[in-house]
Amino acid sequence: MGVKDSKTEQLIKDTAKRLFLTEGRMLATTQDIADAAGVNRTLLHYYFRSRDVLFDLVFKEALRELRERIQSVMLSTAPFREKIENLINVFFEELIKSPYLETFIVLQMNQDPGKYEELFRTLPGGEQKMKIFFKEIQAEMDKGTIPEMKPIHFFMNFFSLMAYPFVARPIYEKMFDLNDAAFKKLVRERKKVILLSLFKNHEV
Amino acid sequence: MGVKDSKTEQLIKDTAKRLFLTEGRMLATTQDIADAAGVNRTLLHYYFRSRDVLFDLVFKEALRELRERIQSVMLSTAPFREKIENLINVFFEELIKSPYLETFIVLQMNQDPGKYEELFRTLPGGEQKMKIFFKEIQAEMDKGTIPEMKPIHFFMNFFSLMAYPFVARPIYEKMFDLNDAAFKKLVRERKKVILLSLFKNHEV
DNA sequence: GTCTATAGCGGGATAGAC
DNA sequence: GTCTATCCCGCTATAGAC
Repeated sequence: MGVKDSKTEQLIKDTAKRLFLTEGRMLATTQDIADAAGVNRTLLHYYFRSRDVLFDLVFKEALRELRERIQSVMLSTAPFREKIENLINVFFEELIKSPYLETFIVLQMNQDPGKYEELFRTLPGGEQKMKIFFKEIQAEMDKGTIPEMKPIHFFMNFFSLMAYPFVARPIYEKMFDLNDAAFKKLVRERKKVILLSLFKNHEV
Repeated sequence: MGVKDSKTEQLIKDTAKRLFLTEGRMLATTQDIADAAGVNRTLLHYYFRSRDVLFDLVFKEALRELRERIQSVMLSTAPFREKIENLINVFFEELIKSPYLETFIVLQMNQDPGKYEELFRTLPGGEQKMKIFFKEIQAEMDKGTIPEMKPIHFFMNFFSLMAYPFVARPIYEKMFDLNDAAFKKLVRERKKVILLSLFKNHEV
């Protein structure tokens, strides 16, 4: 493969990524993608064999990146509260880059939960890592900085507070008559709000 | 229309509802629905003209019911904390009946935000009603029972904590190796957890 | 590596017999 | 009101020329 080849291949992949993850056009056809990339539709098949393969590729790549960034923060040695702040920053950063990634994940997993299970199933050694994070959560409860609950509930709370506004974005936009700028402003504010809501010490 | 007619019509609608909302088969074809109902596929067109019409009918009905139940609690005269408890109960009751309703809403709104806007846009007089609820939230902050934030953030927090676990269900099931019973148990526990997380007085 | 042409299928929808 | 037969379209995918 020469330089020119891989350039076209990359162009198609990037375009697909943009349509799927940034613009939320999850049902974009091969023709849509080819048009947006300005190439002949057959090239999509030439490089990726089928729409499914391209689709999975984009999805898995984005998901792997998000997971790795989150995991690396989750397993860092930072103090608990700082770790939570870092997780919020990473999550929001990724979700602002790919506003539809979260919706995309939810959709895919609901459509065919078996297909991507290896992406979520605890990795070798991962279970141990999750336990370490859960132990940290428990330690915070013992210190009294967060309310008493099973660590898994704290975990669910955390991700619910971060992720839901992104998947429910169009609903909130209608409900409260928000434009793009207003929504983004809310999202920025939420970084503090989430901290405020997770910790018992209600000061920021 | 005789009795027999409307019986078939109802059967098709109920089956579609079951596939779409209970089993999460949101991409079920007209053939799938007809097969599941045990009727000829043409009857679906006979009664509902097109798949789209049937689809919208099911979606709008379910959504209207959920919205009405939530609104009636939200605007009741119950004390704030009791009102929140009632909202949690109503929401969970509906979501356990139709586990995919929330995912369905999110998906539809992301797919085509304009199509269903009248279902979310503030109704005539609705804006006023929302303002009343927001005033109640503000009053609670003044009393010091919930942390200080814009009411809209409290609102988002509340619905995030309730709704996200339902849309992310397949993810959590993989991630923590949960079976159906284990997930349902977690959801039941969350009623208390959500209360615990919303209010400053961290006792239940 | 890129194009044109075409095959093939799955799905929605309708006509018309019963 | 219910069925069979058929049409039509959009989309994926591939063969084969350049």
